[in-house]
Amino acid sequence: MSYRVPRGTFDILPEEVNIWHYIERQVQEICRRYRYREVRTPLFEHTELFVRGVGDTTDIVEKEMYTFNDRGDRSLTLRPEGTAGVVRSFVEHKMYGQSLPSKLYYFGPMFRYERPQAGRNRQFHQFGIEVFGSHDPAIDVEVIAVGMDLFKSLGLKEVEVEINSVATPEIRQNYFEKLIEYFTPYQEELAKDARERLHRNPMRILDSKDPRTKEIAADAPSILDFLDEECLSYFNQVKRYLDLLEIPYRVNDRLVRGLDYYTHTAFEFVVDIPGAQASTIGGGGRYNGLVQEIGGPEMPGVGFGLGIERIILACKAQGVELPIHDQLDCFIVTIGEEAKLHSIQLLHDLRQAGLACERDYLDRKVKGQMKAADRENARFVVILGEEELERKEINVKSLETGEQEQIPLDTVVDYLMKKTLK
RNA sequence: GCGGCUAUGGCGAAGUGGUUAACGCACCGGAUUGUGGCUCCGGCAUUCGUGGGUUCGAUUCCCACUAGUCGCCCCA
Repeated sequence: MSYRVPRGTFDILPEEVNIWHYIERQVQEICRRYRYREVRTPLFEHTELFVRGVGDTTDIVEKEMYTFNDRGDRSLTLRPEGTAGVVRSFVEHKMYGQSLPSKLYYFGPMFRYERPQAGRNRQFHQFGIEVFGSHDPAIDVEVIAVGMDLFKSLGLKEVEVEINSVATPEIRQNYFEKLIEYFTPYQEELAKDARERLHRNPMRILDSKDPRTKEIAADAPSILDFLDEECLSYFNQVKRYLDLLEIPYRVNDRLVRGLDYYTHTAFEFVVDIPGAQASTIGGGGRYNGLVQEIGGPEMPGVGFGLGIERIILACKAQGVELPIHDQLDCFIVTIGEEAKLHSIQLLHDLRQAGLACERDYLDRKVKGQMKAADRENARFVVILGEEELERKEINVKSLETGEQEQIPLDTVVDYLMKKTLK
């Protein structure tokens, strides 16, 4: 075997694809009910879009982007997340001039150069939604509700919502300074990685695993104590609406997301996935400055991105059975050349009638054909040989019950339609 | 980007410094000639991730690379 998929990528094989189709259908149905419309943007964009949109100090931009120059010497990047491209599209097509709020969704592959692990790949898939043009905290809650509805429709249980307010860039900056002030006296006692994070992202120290660092962090100031009146009131309304919808949540004042553009609401969907470290299956929040940053008008936004692979992992871990339909209604077994000739027409007629049908293409003997039918899980086998052709009859056998009956050849389509309830 | 573990047929998995690399599943064929799922029989890796080294000789020892996996960082 000389060729393999590139590291961190994988084929979704036919058996798996059923699961993907099912999830995609649920996504479409939920978005229909909530009135989100799909937008399909390119898999790559100008590098600058992500640098500006995601933030040039984020890990994504600093070390995870698939960036290349095309033959025209333009710097392009495979999209590492969905929001920047959707915002670009929203601005480019001046959708802010249409009726607001503008509610969009996307579904597709994203690319990040990282060490692969369970639930983490270099090409992975996200379903995301974005709402532009509303400051109403009720829309933040609607966004969260869409996510919870998807999990519910898939039968995924025990998904927790963690929520926080990351306020505004000004307040956050002030808070970061206070955090640095708080931690600096303990600098020598902090774990090595925590010390390194002190100036880069002090909030990260808060969830360190080092025991001593934990002790120190326990009394660190909370961002929630720094919220101004407007931020606090906004946050309280979001919580109140979540209560109204009876969506359980946990306030996590240490929740900070990896992208720079968030303001006010930040949230994550978390579920325990045994065997995988990655327990976050989705995250999102409000980004009031992003549209302007990308060159549009002052326009608020809120949205989320969900990791499909992680959702599938979680479903499997919980033993959730996702329904698939690849039923084979009928397999045609033939004996002899004349019967084979006849079966070509019969096969076509059955398929035209809407039945899923198959026959042998490997010149197998009767027994081999029966085995093939059984292996493919056929509900019925019709057997056509010289004797049947002479009598203008055909044998129909149910592989489920083993019962077999002879019926007139020209009634077989109707007969099977009735038997399979098609 | 850093550290640990692993790498044998389509899949799972045993094994040894040296004549023919177990076994299970799957697959193919057969068990008096036109009928599946059970049973029985037969077939199915000139080869043990790739490259190099040690050795008279390596799939088994060493090194590098690649890939997988787990942990860290970070995230979906």
